[in-house]
Amino acid sequence: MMNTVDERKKNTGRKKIDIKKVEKNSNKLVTFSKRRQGLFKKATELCVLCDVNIAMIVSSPADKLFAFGQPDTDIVLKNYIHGTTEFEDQESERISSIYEEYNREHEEALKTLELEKKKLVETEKSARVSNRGEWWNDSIDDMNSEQLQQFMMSIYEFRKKLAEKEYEHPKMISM
Amino acid sequence: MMNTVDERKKNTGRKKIDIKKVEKNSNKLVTFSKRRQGLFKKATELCVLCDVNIAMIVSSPADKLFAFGQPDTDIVLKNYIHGTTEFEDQESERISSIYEEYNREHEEALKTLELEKKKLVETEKSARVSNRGEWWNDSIDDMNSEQLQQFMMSIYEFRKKLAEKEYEHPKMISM
DNA sequence: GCCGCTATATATAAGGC
DNA sequence: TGCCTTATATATAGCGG
Repeated sequence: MMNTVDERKKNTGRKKIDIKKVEKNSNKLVTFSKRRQGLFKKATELCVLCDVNIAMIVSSPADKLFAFGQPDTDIVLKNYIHGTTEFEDQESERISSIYEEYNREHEEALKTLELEKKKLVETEKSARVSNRGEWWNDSIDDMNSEQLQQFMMSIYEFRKKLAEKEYEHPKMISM
Repeated sequence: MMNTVDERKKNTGRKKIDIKKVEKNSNKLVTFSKRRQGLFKKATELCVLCDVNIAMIVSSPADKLFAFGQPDTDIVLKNYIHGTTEFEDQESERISSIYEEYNREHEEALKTLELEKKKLVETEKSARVSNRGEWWNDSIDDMNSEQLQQFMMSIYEFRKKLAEKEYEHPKMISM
C-alpha cells in the first residue's frame, strides 16, 4: 500500500514545459489563470519593493481584458510629459508644446466625450466600488479629458523613446 | 583554506526578504533591474503559452519608462472597441459610435500631430532598429493617428470595464 | 473556474568582477 | 548596468476534489 502511494506521488509535482502555445484548451485556461495571478503578484512586488508604478493590460484567451495598475501612474506620466524628468529636456519641452496645442484644438470634442462619459457613469453608478486612489479602480467620472490626453500623449512619448536606440525591450522573446 | 571558502559560501545564496520598500538605493536599482526582467519574461511566457496579448508600462526608480507589449495588441483592442467580442454588444456599439464621432472631430488636429511625429522620425531615423510587428518596437511613423486613437479609446473602454463590478483586480496587493 | 497537494523548475538575494 | 556563483525562496505543472 505504501508502495502504491509512493508510485502515485512519483507522477505528481511540477514538470518542465516548453514555452509554446498550449493546445489543449482546458489546460490553457488553467495556465492562464495561474500565471496571470503570478504576473500580477510579481508586478505588485516590484511596485512595492522599488516604489515604482506599473500599468498593464492583459487580454484573456476569451478576449476579456484584465488590468493591473499602481497608484500615481497618472502623476508620473504627467511629470514625464511636462519635462520634469532627467533626460531630453529639449525634446520633452517640444512634446509639451505639441501637447498644449493639441489640447486647445481638441477641447471641444473632448467636452463631447466628457458628456458621453457622464452618461455612462449615470447608468453604472450603482455597480461601482469605492476606491482610494488607484487609477485602475477609479470610476469613469474621475478620469477627465486631461488625464485621457495625458495618457494618450504618454503612449506617444514612451513609444518615441522605444524607437530610439537606448530603449529597453524583452530580449527573452526568443527564448 | 577549504574552511575559509566554505564559510564564505555559507554567507551567499538567496535570502528571504519582506515585500516592502527597499531603502538602500543601490540595492533598489539592482532589484528593479532583475525583477523587471523577470516580469517581462513572465509576461512573454504568458503571451506565448496562452496566445494572449499584454501591454505594460513600468516606471523606473529614475522615472524612466519601460514598456512591454505583444503583437496584435492593437488589433485586439480595436476588435474590442468595435464590439466584436462576446459581451456587452450594446455598450460596445455605443462606444463605437462615440469613437467614430470623436474620430471625425479630431481629424484635423491629429494631422498636425502626425506631422510633428514625422518631423521627429526624420531626426531619429538613423537611431532606429528594425522590427517585425511588435508594436512596442515599431518606429514612430508606423503608429498612425488611428492607432493612437484606438489605444486612447481602449484605455477609456477598459477603464469603464474596470469601473463595473465584474472587473478583476490584484487582490494580492494586501499581501 | 477555485483550492489543496507534491515535486520540481525557476527566479532571485547577496556578493564579486 | 551586465555577467558570474551559490543557496534558497518561490512559482507552478499535473492531478484530485
